[in-house]
Amino acid sequence: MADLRGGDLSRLRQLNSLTAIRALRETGPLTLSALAERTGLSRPSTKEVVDELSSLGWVEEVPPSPGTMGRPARRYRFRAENGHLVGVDIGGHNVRAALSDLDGRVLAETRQPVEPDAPLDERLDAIERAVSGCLTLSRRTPDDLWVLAAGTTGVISPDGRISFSAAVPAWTGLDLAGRLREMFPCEILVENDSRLAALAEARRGVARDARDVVFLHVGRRMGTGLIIDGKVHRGFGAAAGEIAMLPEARWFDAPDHLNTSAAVPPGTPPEDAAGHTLAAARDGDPVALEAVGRYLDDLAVGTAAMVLLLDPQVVVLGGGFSRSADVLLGPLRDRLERRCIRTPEIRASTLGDECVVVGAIDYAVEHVERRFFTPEAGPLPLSR
Amino acid sequence: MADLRGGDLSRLRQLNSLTAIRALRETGPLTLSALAERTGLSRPSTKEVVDELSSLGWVEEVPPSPGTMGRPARRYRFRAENGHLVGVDIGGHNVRAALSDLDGRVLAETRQPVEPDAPLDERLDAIERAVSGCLTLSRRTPDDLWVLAAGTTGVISPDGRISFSAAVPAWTGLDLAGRLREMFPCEILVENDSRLAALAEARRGVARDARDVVFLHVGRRMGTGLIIDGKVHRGFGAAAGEIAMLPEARWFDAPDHLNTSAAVPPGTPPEDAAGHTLAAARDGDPVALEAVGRYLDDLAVGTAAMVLLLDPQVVVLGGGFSRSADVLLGPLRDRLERRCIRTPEIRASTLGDECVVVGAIDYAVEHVERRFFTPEAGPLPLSR
DNA sequence: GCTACTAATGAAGCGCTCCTTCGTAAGTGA
DNA sequence: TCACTTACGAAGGAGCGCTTCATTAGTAGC
Repeated sequence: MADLRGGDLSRLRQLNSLTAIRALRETGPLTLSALAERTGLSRPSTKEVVDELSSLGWVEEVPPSPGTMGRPARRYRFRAENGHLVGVDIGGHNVRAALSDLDGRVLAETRQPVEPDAPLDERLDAIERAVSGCLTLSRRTPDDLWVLAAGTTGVISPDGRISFSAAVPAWTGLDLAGRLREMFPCEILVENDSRLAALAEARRGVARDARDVVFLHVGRRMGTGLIIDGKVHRGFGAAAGEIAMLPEARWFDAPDHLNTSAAVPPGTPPEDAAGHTLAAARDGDPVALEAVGRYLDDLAVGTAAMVLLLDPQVVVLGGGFSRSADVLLGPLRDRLERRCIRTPEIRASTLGDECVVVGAIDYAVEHVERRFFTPEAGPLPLSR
Repeated sequence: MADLRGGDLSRLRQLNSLTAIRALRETGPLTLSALAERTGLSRPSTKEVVDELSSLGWVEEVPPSPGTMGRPARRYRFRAENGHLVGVDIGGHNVRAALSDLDGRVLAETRQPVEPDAPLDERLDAIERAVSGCLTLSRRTPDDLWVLAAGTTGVISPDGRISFSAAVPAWTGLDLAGRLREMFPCEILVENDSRLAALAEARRGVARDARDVVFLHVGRRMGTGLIIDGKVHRGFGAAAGEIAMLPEARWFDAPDHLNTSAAVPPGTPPEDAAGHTLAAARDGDPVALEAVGRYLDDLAVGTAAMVLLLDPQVVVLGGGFSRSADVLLGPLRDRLERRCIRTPEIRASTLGDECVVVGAIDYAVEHVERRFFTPEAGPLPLSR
């Protein structure tokens, strides 16, 4: 349970200030009376809280909404522009970055292509270019940044090192957080990309209503992210979700069914092969359909293990193949129903390629919120 | 995140009272000064809080500890005897019950044998006898009970119905909580037995230090309980942990390797067969060792799936076979090491047969604590 | 047995935060 | 222009925690 320390009067004020901020963030601009009702405080107390937050720059008055009966009420809003966050998706072929305000609203976005086999420094350069691009686009400086959250494949230790990377072996052992800290003078977070995608779906995607979510990255590689009790689940060694490593889960080679099917025209580059099979399956090609069936047979095994073990409310299908969700969703559901006690809803991701960047931003937002609500961790930057 | 309501002065006092109670419960009797330091409050405020709690019967003065310099300080303790809790383990062959105080200290214990194929009412009678026995032994009445927590096999819906029971098909659909409510005039909780065992290990067993725990019930049936982020994980439909249902996890038939091995003397009753194999394996019998090896080969598959997916700090081996943990632990660890990225510690349960009862009590304690710390849920019974 | 020392006690006074109450102000609609 | 509605702002009061200080009840040394 929570803290073990008793509270002062000032602690109470702090609590009430945070409650007010949260209410404003969740509901948008509010009048004093509305805010008072929302927080359960009396009007005069609410006023005092708002005045204090206002003088600190956290809150700002906006014009009253016209056309109401009675004296127009003053309205206040949370100043989300008080700080800025950057999310980065460090992928094999692209580095994506997005800059947002404290509400997680994206203000600028960039993409930097990189060769899959590019050396370390080149990839780090691409990160710097992507982030700098966002800053330029939004006319901000690195000093405006509060938090930079980056997502990439592999097992990432709590201090931001990449302790294991199956996809990019050269990254194993890299102190990614350290390198990013050298680039940008703000707090740095690093997390596994599938976990960030899961977070994005749970915060602003198709799983907003769920507290227990399994995110399935289906694509040329398989990955998973778990949201348990509304929080990203990392595990003791930050290695949670690596079920693809288990041969019996039959995930590792599952994409091969799509890549090597007879529905792929000869000469197709390997990264496009699966897409051809999926497209042919959508058109009813029996050969492709059979390949998709075998793919789903394998996919269902590991997925059923996850569902039986965790009993999530929702399974979200994301990643490259989720563009063909119409071909995959129904048959996958059928296969799960045969194996599970309670089959969860299966939904297709709607965030697409932005999933990881947006998840990184949500991760940074969460980090700021944690700082808000545990002020003993130190003050937040303040621009005013 | 927590509540969205602002706080009153009285809310602050409430918070501080709860902080004081928690400190007393965690550390045992404390002097005012010690309590003040522990809670971060000033001495006078602490005094006032303690006086209030004292008048409510939550706290009591104890004789000062002698032999100290200066004026002897008054000491106070939490009155754990203020309320009583009962934990019940409804198993196939036995119904166990234990009665405890609010700190979870067991004051009385009983066991009622039942035939595995006994009809419903007979089993319910056994429950009543077991709990009444505890009350008699500890000279309490049903009115002293605050919470009764029961554990049994199967999937148990949030309202305390048994929605699925593989072990006792006749129980499927039973409104167990309802039946228990008819017997005893207190709050009733029902939960899956493996989950309660997991909780017991995490609270007072071998996994006290861990926030993420996988509990493996190894015995004639397989079961699991998950502790994630310090809390029991139930899943959306309360069906979490049922990985044994998946054929590919190779758990369902795993015990057969032990039951049907050539190391079992002919004519052994089926419930003793596995024990013979395990005992023979401990003595170095190669036939038995091979059977145990095949058992562990199967066990390791599902376990590896859980470990890869959740990356727990500890895996606890409990249930009937865990008496032979010395034969199982090492070889299981070896098999997991071959499959997992990070192999967690594997520990044998030390709570033995009491695991589920004690877990039920811990579950009831948690429930009371939740009520403590969310007083808006309603007042707790008070004896004084 | 007396005195010095130690540490806790209890009462008094202060400041902060929230509450309720009331008269006043600034709009809309007839 | 007037009645009505709704919000504003100031005043007075209560509760809670803090600091301060004289007092009290023990132990240790002579």
